[in-house]
Amino acid sequence: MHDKLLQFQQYLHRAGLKATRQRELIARAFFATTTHVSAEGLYRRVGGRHPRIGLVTVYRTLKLLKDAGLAHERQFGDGRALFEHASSERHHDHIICTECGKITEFASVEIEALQEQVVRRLGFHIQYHKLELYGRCRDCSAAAGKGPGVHAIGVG
Amino acid sequence: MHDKLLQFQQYLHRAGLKATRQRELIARAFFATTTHVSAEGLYRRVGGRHPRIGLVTVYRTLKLLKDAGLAHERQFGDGRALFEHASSERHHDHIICTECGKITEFASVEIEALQEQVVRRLGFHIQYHKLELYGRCRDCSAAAGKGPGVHAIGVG
DNA sequence: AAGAAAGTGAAAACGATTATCAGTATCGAC
DNA sequence: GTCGATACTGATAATCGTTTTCACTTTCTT
Repeated sequence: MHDKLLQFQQYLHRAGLKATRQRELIARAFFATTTHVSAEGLYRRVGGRHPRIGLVTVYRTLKLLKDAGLAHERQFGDGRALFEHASSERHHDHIICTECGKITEFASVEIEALQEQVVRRLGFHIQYHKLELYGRCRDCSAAAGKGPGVHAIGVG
Repeated sequence: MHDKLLQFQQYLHRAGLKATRQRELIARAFFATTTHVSAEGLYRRVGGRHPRIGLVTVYRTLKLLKDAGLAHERQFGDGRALFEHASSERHHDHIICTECGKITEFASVEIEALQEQVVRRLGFHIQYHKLELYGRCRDCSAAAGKGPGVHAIGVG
């Protein structure tokens, strides 16, 4: 975790940017997260400890973290971006629970291989992809899945 | 195509809503599209013929078309929604060209089967999914793919 | 034809994100 | 350490796509 902070600071230095107190606090807060955070969410986390940091600075720092290769930005169709650590983990996709919103990561070599096939067949040269599965997680299935078929779940 | 218009009007009637001139024009324009349209795009198509229709009404009518089961709304991560016919076509996914923006549809039973497996393994009960592949289409590959490795393509 | 109820468009409101700008902090040079 | 160029900050305003509000108009049932 201090590794990453150091990497970030090295990146800033390399790019001729400054290592400010705000950036450090925001980066720390980001590296301390375990799941996906929105800018707003990170803002709240930081704000709790240090009320003087503005949401704008959080956005700017998240952009820097992306530039530094330490964060990935994800769009899950709900209109706001979520950020996750880029670090060591390799490519993965996501399963999102339509009830509790929990996001689970997974990777499947087979799926990716098939994608490659399909894409090649259509003459495309693939650059990246985005696979999102939506459904009820185990907990939510157990809690709500007893009654008669519930189809309208609220997430379009 | 008149089928669909009829279906839409029947839906409106069933729901106690009114079949207005604007709705008919917008629905016609929508059914006349062959690819994915944005609200703005549909607005422009309609506006060309009938300047009195507001963008707001287009949004409202698109929502009705969704409610009627005649349109699907898609989010491709660029911040705006694209709409496609829901009609006969069954489930499919999309390949988006990162250069020209062209959207190609495809379906793969194998990929979906694998998805099911993965999801089940993780205790999820799948409801729907979203798979988007991004890359250069044949035309754009041919046009631009000659030089040295180009990695920064502009679509984050 | 009449009226209740829904529909319309303009403009304002929205939520997430980005740009502007005046004041502030950082950091390399000395 | 101090100085100063330069980047950074935060408040506010602007943007963009979309939705709400509201006064007025249309539809549709009787």
